[in-house]
Amino acid sequence: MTEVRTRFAPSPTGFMHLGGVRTALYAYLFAKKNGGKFILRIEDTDQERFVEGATEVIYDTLKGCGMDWDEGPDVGGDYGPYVQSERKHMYLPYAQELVEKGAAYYCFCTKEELDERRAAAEAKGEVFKYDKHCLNLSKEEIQEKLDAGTPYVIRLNCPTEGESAYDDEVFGHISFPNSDLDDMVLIKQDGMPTYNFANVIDDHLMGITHVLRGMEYLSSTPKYNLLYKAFGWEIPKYVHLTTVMRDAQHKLSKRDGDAYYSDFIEKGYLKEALINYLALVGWNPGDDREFFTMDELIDAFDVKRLNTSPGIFDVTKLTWMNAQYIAKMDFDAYLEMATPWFDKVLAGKGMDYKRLAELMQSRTEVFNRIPDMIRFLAEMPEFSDELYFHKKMKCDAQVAKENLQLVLPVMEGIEKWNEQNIHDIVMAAIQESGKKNGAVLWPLRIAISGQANTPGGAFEIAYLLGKDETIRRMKDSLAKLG
RNA sequence: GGCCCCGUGGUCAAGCGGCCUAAGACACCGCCCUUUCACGGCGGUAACCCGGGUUCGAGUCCCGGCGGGGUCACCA
Repeated sequence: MTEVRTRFAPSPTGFMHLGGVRTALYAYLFAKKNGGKFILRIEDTDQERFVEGATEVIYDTLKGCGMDWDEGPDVGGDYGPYVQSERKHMYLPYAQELVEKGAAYYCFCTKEELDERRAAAEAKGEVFKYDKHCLNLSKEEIQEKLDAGTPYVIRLNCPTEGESAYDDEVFGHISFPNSDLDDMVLIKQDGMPTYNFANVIDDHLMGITHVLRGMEYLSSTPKYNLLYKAFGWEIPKYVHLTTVMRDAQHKLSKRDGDAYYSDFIEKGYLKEALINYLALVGWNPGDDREFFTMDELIDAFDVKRLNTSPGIFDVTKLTWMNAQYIAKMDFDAYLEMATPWFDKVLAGKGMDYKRLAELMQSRTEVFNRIPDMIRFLAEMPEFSDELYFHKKMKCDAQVAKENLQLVLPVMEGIEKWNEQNIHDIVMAAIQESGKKNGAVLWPLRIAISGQANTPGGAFEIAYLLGKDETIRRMKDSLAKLG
């Protein structure tokens, strides 16, 4: 059996679309699962869209996620170059070979003529298809035009009758009427190959055995196969992947600002969580497992379990999964990642970040939500007395006032301001007063945090705030209660 | 519009003719734990697009309709 070789062939646009990351992931998983090679090829033939540093974005994303390629522009390989712009000169001879074989032909129709005819067809509500006009040119006529330097393109001569069919690894048997096939351009007027042509040549030359790509290629695949057949090359296996959607009607798009890998990383999603979640949109292991390391994914991956219906990218579920990953992170790693987010609102406050991180880790869903969660530590928020009301804690503004007056002197008397002391001393005072824990602790927490939900209880918050700030806030809140 | 693909709860998704009075996860709701929230535990609401077949029996097979997506470039 020949070695399995898959490839990921992105255009360097400067951004990695999540759909692309998933395609790369599946291609990587498939290759590794089968002990094969994963190849990276940069398709940068579109010089107009060239973006500085764009290939680095691709490298960084793939590497960051743990998808190491066996062959590629930077690591080399036996089938290079792996950058399409460096392969420019390779394609024309192949197209000429096809012309000699009668599978392709020169076409001298100008773009203007074609546009006109296309417009006319559309006006009549018809689908425009090239009419093979130049196929009928005699050898002499062709040579004459060639000699005269008339601009030309090379087109594939597609059959017009019968049907083309192939078996996709995920969609199964797919057939198309040949009458729908248009004689696609292989070589453009500038001598450069079209994307589709270059793709076939490159894939063959690089020994790609399995082509994993988006399902938008489902209907152009018959033309690809025609090329392989004309050359007498072996047709690779096709694994067409469903589209990742934003909702039932729309693909994930850059316009919505949530289509790129980097968007999520910047917000504070962990790449492991992103990869894990992405793997599950359109694929499942066949059992109830949901959490996978890259190695586990490789082990579990099976093309047979790829879905045929498109999946919606559910940020809510991704967020849940991200929170799970964060909760299981190594504490020091969490502290390091969280620190810049703590700094956004607490820089220079001398806050105990370690303790804060301990309290925050199990509550962090996405890192960018941290500032809003801890802003109250930097500045006392405005709040209404109604916050003191809590039925279960048997508390309201009046009770709050009484109980705050009770604990204020107790807290002022605490010498060593650490959590244990605050806890022990305040609890003892509550015990002595005969009051309910909740009736005292609930208003205490409100009085020093100004909000109903906080990452931690009254003692933790009081400790983080420090004695001076805690007392100051208690007095202010008490004053407000009149 | 032609052609192609797809159609199980709000979302992901199991199901491959009887084990389905349809799993699991997210979300949502309730309860428990708890000085709040979160975590955790327990429970609940919620689906086979519609219509015809085939069959003793259909979510599962076939046909049609409807709905959604894709594709019809000298773009990649």
